[in-house]
Amino acid sequence: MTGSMAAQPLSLERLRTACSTCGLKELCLPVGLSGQEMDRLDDLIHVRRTAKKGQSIYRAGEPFDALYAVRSGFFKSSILSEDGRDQVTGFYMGGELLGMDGIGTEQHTCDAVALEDSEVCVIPFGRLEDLSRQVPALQSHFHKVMSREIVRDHGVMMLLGSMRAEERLAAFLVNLSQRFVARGYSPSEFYLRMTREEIGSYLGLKLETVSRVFSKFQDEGLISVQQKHVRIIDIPRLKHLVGHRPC
Amino acid sequence: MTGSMAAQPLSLERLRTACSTCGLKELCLPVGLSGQEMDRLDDLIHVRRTAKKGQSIYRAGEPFDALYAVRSGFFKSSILSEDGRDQVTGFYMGGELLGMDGIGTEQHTCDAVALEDSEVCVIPFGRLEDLSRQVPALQSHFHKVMSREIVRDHGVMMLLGSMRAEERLAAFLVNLSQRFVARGYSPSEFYLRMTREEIGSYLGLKLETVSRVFSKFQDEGLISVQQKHVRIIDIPRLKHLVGHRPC
DNA sequence: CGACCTTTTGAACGTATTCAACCGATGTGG
DNA sequence: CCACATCGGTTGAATACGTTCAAAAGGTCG
Repeated sequence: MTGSMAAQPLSLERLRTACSTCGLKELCLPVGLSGQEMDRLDDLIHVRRTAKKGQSIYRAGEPFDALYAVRSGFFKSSILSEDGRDQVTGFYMGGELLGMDGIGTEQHTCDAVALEDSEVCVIPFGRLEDLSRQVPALQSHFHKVMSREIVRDHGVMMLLGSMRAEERLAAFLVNLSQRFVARGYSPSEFYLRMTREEIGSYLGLKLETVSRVFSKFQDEGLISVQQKHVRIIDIPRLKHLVGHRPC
Repeated sequence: MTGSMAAQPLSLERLRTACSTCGLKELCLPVGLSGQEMDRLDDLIHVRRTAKKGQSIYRAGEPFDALYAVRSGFFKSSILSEDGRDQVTGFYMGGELLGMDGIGTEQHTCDAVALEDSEVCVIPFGRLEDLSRQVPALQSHFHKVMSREIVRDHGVMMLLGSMRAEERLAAFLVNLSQRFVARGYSPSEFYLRMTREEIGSYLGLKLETVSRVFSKFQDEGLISVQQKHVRIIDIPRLKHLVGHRPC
């Protein structure tokens, strides 16, 4: 143990927080940055926040001043309508960015709630804009991230607007599966962090319908499911369900 | 008539295309720019494209290299699923930006089709990124525009995920009305540029349902509608329909 | 262990869809 | 210029899908 390490406790914390040593850097904001550029990004990301299950990172109406990168855990974002119905607009896992809805009005327009004990990196937005003016690769990648959020939303619109219940749930499971693979987890076996009600809200279905479709998929040998534990048995057939009428 | 004007026919064309003289500049990309900054934006926007009714500005799969600002006319964007169903993901009118879905993959992910003879300003995206690195006000506003597109999409998700047919159409009409007002048109009387089928696709309903709800609203004295001509009689009551269960 | 939350499953119901016929508007070619 | 074909819109009746209401079982957490 060297004296220098003991004398600089902050550098340990620094290392712990740094993008350059983060396992998620291939999926997150630093994608495409050189080592030097990543160091500059590190300079603005040195605050992390934790949220226990059920707590929120931000709520609709709060002033916006930062984006949040999911470091660990799982989040949902949702909006509440006047009469109390709420709509889950997305689920977010490691490496994904929360809060881009707030840029336009400088107020958050939805709630970001942890579905399990989680941690996020705080990215002060003003400083991110400053840096992305100096680092084209960062600017470019940030634009791509926002654009992909739009494309993702279009996918959900397609799902909600023109798919039947079974297609919706199949699309949801396939999407989750792909995101887990990208993070080094099994594509075919995972724990759902969200309730049937939250899945239903996201998919425009009631929780009973979600439960029924899960049971149906299980009866048909597509998946095996008990509570939050899902194992996908036949991914190709599940994929085929998406975008194909029952015939 | 001075000699200089006759000698520089291009400057006339230039003037015609310039953001600084465009009636839509308060709604479009130049929002918040100083005169000088706007001139620099003008430097990159000097190509316009026209699309006759039914023609597209871009199609899914084509390489992305520009955004398009609607100068006149009306567009829809839509995605086609594997089995041929298509989903309208948005309608775009004067001052609104098309094509942001293409940034993420450098390919367009949907079709942008003119619903009437229309004109767009071509905004080369690489040059827009260059300029927005030099002009913070432009950078900031562009980020806001993208963010608002995300928020708009969330609104549609809410609509598709948790509203009944009547709420959806009411929300759609109120939204159109507001966008017409912002452009100096009547909030209560307008022509729909899209068919019942396109409205239905956007709202996740069949065209027959859209037609029925139009008729119901008319019977209830909320609106008067014949074909594409709509007059909103009771905007407050229409607004109240949105976000409130039938009770 | 007990209270509460989540999930499952059944039966009745309701909303939007499907299928079908008809009408009106628009546009094209003889 | 009109006849006819086509497209878009309206309306009705039967159907289907997902919802609602209800009950009970299975988990979870203090």
